[in-house]
Amino acid sequence: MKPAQRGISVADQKVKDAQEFDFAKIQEKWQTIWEELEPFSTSNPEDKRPHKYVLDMFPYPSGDLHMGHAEAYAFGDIVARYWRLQGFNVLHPIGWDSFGLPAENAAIERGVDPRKWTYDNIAQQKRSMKLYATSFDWDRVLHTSDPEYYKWNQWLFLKMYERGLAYRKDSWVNWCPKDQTVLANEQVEDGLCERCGTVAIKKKLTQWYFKITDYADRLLDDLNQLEGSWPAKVLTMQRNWIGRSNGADVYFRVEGQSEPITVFTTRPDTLFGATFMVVAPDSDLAAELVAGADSQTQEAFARYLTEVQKKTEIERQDAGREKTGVFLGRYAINPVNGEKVPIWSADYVLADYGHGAIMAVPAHDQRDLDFARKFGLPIRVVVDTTATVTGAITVVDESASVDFESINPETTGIALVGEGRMLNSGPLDGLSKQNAISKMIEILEKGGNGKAARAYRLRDWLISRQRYWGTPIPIIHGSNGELIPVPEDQLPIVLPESEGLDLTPRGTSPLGGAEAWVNVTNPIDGSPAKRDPDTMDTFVDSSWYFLRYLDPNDDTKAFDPAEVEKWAPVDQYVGGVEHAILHLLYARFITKALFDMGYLTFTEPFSALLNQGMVLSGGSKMSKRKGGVSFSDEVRTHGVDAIRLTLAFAGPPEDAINWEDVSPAASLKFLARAWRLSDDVTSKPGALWKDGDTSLRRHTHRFLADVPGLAESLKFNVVIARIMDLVNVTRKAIDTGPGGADPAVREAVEVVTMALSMFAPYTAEDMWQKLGYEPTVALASWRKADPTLLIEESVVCVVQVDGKLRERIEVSPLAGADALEKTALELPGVIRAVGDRKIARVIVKAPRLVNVVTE
RNA sequence: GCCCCCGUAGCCCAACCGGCAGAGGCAGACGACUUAAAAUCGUCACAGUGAGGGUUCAAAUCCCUCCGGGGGCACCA
Repeated sequence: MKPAQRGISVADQKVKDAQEFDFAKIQEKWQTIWEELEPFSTSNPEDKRPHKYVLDMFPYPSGDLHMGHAEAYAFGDIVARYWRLQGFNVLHPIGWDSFGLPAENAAIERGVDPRKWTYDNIAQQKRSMKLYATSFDWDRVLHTSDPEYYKWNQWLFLKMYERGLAYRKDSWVNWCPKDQTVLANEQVEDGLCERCGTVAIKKKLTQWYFKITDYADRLLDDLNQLEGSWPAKVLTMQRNWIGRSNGADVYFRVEGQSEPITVFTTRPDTLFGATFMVVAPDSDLAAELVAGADSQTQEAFARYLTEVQKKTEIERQDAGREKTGVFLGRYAINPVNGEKVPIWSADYVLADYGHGAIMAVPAHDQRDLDFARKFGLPIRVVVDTTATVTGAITVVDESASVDFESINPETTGIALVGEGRMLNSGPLDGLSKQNAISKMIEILEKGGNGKAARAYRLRDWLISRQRYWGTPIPIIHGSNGELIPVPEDQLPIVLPESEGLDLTPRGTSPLGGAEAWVNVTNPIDGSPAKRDPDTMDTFVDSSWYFLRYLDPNDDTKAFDPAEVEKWAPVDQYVGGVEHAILHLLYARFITKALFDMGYLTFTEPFSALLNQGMVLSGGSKMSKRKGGVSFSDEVRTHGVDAIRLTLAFAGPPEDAINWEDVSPAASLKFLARAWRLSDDVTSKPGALWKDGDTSLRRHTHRFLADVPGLAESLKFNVVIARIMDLVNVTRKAIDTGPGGADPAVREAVEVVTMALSMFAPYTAEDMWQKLGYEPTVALASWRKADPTLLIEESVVCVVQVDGKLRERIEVSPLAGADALEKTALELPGVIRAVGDRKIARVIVKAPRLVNVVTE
């Protein structure tokens, strides 16, 4: 609190303000009333209103809410309140994504029980949300860390396991040395653990995976359905992440071995230019091949493999780095020309993409060229990129004869990756790239040497975590290593108490140390067995939570088909762009899997998505720590409504907000100004609007007609601008127009109040009451615009000569084109501007514009 | 390196299917009220749309090139 500049006058002022618009008092008053009324409950089965499902991404309960939450929840709440005004029964639930590392780390650092830490934070956030006037249905709250919730996580796991979508494999995984747990591919950003920023390393471990790659095509293709309803950016990111490439698989026989090697290539047209082969050093294939080589080669390979495995993901991904590799002493046979090509192993080939092996075409691939030049391997050009080819075999342009030596990859070091005419390629000679690809696939398929194929960047979703605070995996390991799913009727497998457990990250799950918990009997034969000690990635929890809200208290099933039919999919989803891939991809995947299992009738969970922009202060994310303003401070000084209004008014919702650019004080001032209008309405409810001032009514009804379109296209900033405009016009009508007793003034103020209730619920409730209505304005009905009031009395018609503005005339909105043209041509300004030039034509867009075009 | 989005008053932002560049706000100037100030009410000013070219009767809007900002992908065959 700032010290009073001039003691007495400031104190006086405070008293005066308090009598006028005291937001704190209004907040307190309405919170109590809302608690009693529960206006946002959706549990009445008799409710006949149509449905909407508006969902905010649920928060992780670390500490109190911050400005980022405030922004997202403001937008979700505006949408929910908008649809309620439009007569919909709106499901707008909230819950907590309450499993996860921070709770566990707090436990380790401060000795707090993760449960207590989590649920205390939830209680705090819940209080803040209620103060923040979010219109959530508080009867549907869920916490993913409740056994009542994670029981169904375990159920989901079992369903995935039944369908072969959950499986274990021994593989190289991303490992965070700090958190001492594995990470999914999606959780490694630029080689760093996305949670703590530690450099991730690779470990070979047996882990549980969800087979998301089975859904790669559908996850990619169904994005087309979301075009226009999801941010283009998110669609692009998901497409990139899935990374589908079309090409071919080619089978290479290996000398002295019966099993052929399969390689994936996007350029089967260049097969005649393949002069060596490369396999990933950390692949099984490399190990098999080198096993058949001499001991010197084996030693060299072993040394190389060790070296490669020491590298972090960051080092490996450095594209500029020098190529390394070893010859494996083995040869493969190129199936189209019978040539013997040496097999090398190098770490620029990845074990888990395609088949972990490539055909190297150094003349036409930069990576292969770099490798060939370093190790002296042959380079053969098979595409003449100086020639242009169109159609099947027609060479169109050979005149652009560039001197071949000037572009020879062997000397320039630049691979010829462009289009061109095939050469040195037998049956492909003369063809264009596209035709050569098709032809080669045909040849391969005919000869049984390959087939058209696709490869994906997407990898299966690693879901095991070696941590305590998560959902136990419902699998029992028998003494012979057999995997036994826990019978459904034994769910949930409840997490043991953390007391007495060592939660310190040690690379294996702390649950392994809970003797009484982990040791069980084999449900099949009663022999001693152990529970799987790992817990699930918390993204499993959030991959289906939107279904659990439909009936969060049902302990007989995860979700009810009838409720799903009624509410789902989500009509509007709101959340941060940081989940563009992770959560949104997983939720889409699980939705499709549940669809295939027959539990759902739709394949996309979120029909529309809004990513709110970030709230920045001083160029970085707003946080109290950095000495900036905090959410709770801002709420204290300006009130909830002013903060909500400020966030929504700042600009388009997806744009970032610089706190320095906005003014919560101005928002508060505006709210007081709007609020004062309701004091100046002196007519009673039920006043006959049609007797009111027509000019003001035109404004009001134009507003009623325009706002729904603006709100539905999420242009909240424009909606607020329009409310401000209507407030200004109404103020003028009261002070210098027809006066506060005019029914049109009451009509306008009622409309302002309704519209304002989306953004500033407290202020709007208070206005509604002052207007003589019972609570709550949140359940009021949006009025339909009267079409007769939407027609202006007169409009301004612009008259141009050759595109230049010459005259403006007032005309009837119904004026016809011919009449307008005639009038326009007689205007002095037009006659002057035309002069003695001839009129070529006259363009009329009645009733707004006439353009006289001269020759 | 490749791909996507965005550049409009001093600032944040509007502008429908191409049709008068301005809805709203911040900051500013002036006026009314006041002994004065705050609050309130009112009035006003400010850009030709990042630059250049093209299409069109007409371009902030469509196309091309460049500049500036933001984001995504990048040893994925």
